[in-house]
Amino acid sequence: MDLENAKAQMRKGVLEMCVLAVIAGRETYPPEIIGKLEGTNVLVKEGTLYPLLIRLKNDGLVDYIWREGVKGPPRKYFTITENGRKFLEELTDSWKELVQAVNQTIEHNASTDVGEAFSTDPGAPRPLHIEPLPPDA
Amino acid sequence: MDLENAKAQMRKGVLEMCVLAVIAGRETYPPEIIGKLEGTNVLVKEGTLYPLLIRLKNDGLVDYIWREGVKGPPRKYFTITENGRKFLEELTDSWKELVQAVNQTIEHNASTDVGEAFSTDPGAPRPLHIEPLPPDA
DNA sequence: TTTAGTTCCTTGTATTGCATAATACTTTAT
DNA sequence: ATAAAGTATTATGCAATACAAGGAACTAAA
Repeated sequence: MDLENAKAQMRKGVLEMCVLAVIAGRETYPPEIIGKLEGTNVLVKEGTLYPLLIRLKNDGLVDYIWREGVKGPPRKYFTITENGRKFLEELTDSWKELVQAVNQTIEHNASTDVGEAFSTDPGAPRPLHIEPLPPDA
Repeated sequence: MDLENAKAQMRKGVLEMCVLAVIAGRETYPPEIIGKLEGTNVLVKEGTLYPLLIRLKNDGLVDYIWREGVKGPPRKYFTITENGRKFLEELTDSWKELVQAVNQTIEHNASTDVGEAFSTDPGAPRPLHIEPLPPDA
């Protein structure tokens, strides 16, 4: 079963927003971003994050400067831009709409109300003859 | 800017779950599925839905039978299987976890607390020298 | 019966974005 | 010098939907 795959697919669409949100919180650099997201159960790999950051940079949503740390090689510290903030707001709005829509779908259809399929719900399609055509066609 | 694109990307990961949820609600056929999802602001095209249904069928998560309607050509009515229900439960659990994680990320980083970047938060990385290396390197 | 129109289903190509994995570069420690 | 750790980069491949066009079954009207 590919539940893991499905979870990964769900993550995909929101990764950009999450990364942008983390950067919006305060200036930060890639390994720290990965750590923060891991903390909230959203896993990202380096090879996923760097290309994403480059895209955000090219779109003018984030910016970066090099800084030396107390240890190790210099780091690319990312900050969010004006446009980045605006875009993040739009993203989160869309996100909340989607969450609402999906929850509505899930909960509205959660029950096993099979009995109603052919009785109530006038607007529903009315299968007349009950049996199949050539099941192989 | 590609906000529409971003929204589409978000939809991608949850489409499978939504379609499964609709079918779980009661036996239904493709155009009706599209209508229901449109009703909750989740847009799907035929060319997207049919391949998805085939995949679900091949994975044993849904099944279908042909039925004649009062008008028009016969329809493929889809039902959810035992495995489909189990899988849907796992999907919704993952979905709820993801929503929680994302909301946490968004809200925790929502404020513009730039001032704290170099003062509080002891666990945070400490940029020591303030200025960049070769900004072009 | 032929034509047009609806409804439903199918298929192929393109695009997008992440996963995986390997690699290079910079500093620090031994 | 050499090894080790931390940081950044790149290449290849896969999964899933968007888009667009078309085909098949039925109905109704001329």
